[in-house]
Amino acid sequence: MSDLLERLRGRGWRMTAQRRVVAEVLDGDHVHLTADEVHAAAIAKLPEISRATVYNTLGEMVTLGEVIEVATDGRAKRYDPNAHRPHHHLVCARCGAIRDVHPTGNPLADLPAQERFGFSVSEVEVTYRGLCPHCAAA
Amino acid sequence: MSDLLERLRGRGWRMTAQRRVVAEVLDGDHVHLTADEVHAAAIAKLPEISRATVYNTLGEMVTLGEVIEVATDGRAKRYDPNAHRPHHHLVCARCGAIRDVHPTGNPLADLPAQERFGFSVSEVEVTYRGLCPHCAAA
DNA sequence: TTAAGTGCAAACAGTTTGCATAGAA
DNA sequence: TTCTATGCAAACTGTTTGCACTTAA
Repeated sequence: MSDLLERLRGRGWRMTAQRRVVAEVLDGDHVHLTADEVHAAAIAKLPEISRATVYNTLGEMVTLGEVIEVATDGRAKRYDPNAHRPHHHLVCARCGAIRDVHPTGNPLADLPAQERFGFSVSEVEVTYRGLCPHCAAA
Repeated sequence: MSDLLERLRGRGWRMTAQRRVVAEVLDGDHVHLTADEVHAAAIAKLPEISRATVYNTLGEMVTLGEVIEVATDGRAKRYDPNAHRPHHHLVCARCGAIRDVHPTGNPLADLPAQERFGFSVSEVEVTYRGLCPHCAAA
């Protein structure tokens, strides 16, 4: 637990009440909050934290490579603290729920050389779309 | 050529000068323009076309399923007219160039049942990231 | 002590919407 | 003729930035 916070500390990142709260809010598995949701949750622990600080802090965590930005097509970006275990996303087309899933093979292998258009490919991002059990039942 | 326009006509879509121009601008392979780029190109052919109309028209094409919205993490959404041949995207991490690539197997098969969290998965979206030949050389 | 982080508010980009007018069918 | 699409401008959402103040190290 609070793995994200540990990682940030370990990198000698200057720690403040605001940064600690953002890291705590964002930590965990299957966490994919928007900046605004992070802000709302952070306010519960530290009422005077500002939106700008939340945005700045999230941006820095992304730059540090400790948090991943997930563009889910919806309006706002989501932030995923699970940056060190490679994984893909399973998204509910109706309610937007997201779960982390782990690749079985090496998806890079699925792109044959003649399909690479001369690119040097280093990363693959996979999003599975469907209905979550709850929405499928409704 | 002008395949998109044909498809839209074939669906009995009410045709106007503006809609035709948007369809013409967006048509082709490896086309992934932002709404603003579509607007700029449309203005060259029809100076009085408004931004709102371009946004509305693109939105309708997406609803009709004739155009795909691509969220490339950058700021603005991109629009892809190649809606009927399933394909994935190869994105240059530096300049944002996008190419269409075609899947080799059935990527849905890569997600074992125990990883589905009860979702009924119907679609997969794959984005390969790397450097295009031009950026790799620079 | 001092460089770095914070809050505020204002600026910004991308997108959507309300309403009167124009135009396709 | 009639119903839908258009243009304009204003509203909106998500995000970034400039600047004076505060604070961790």
